[in-house]
Amino acid sequence: MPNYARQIDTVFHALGDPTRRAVVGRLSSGPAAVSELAKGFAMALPSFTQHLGVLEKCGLVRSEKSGRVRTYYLVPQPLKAAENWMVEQRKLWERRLDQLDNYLLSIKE
Amino acid sequence: MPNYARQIDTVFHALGDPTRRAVVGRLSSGPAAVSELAKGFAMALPSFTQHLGVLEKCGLVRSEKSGRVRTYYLVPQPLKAAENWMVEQRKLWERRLDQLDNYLLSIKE
DNA sequence: TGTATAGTTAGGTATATGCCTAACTATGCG
DNA sequence: CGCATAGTTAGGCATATACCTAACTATACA
Repeated sequence: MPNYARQIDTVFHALGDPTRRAVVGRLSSGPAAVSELAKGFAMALPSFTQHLGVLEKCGLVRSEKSGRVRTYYLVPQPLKAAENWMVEQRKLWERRLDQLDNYLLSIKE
Repeated sequence: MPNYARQIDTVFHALGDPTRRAVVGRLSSGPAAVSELAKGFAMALPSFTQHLGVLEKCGLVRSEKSGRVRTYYLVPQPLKAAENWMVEQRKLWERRLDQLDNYLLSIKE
């Protein structure tokens, strides 16, 4: 399997969890610190930071630590790559339906 | 968590596996039977059908059995829903960057 | 220097996942 | 009928995941 495909795997896997999808949603509107992100999740902090680790490992986010505050921010490229994969599938599917339509039209004559 | 969000979870989870993503890719260009789909995967059939089960459970595919052949086909709606989620995130992110650009421009004056 | 705050590390548990083999059922067909 | 084919069911195993608590380190700040 090529590398970009492996990245897409890990991205989809990361997004397949409600906590992590919510974090991505939050980061879409701007960077935030760990404790700020953790607010609103009924989860122990170590569990939460594990999710952040998953997101960072797959490249969807990055973080920088300044003092004792670690700030996370979104990296759009992996999200875009996954989106592209989906768009590609849809194109194929739509083309197929067009073909089917044409076929159905042709036998109607 | 609303229901549509739970569906998106399971869809992303399903797509986070290379075998299953390949199956979706295959089905994008038309329906196929189990054994046809299983070709090219170095995996025992029960393991493979388990993947099909995951895809079917999250709504990405459906199947019908005629005689002893079960044929799978793609259901585009869940894929589209997941795609929409991503597009939405990207929009937010892009708007944020626009805001940032405007801000940077404004302080430049 | 002492205390609060932000996050990390270590270690544990329950459940889910991805795979397997063996054995089964159901259909097609000569 | 008898045999091949298509898929299903049962059960097992190793690893990964998602959570936890307790204890730690590092920074801020009075």
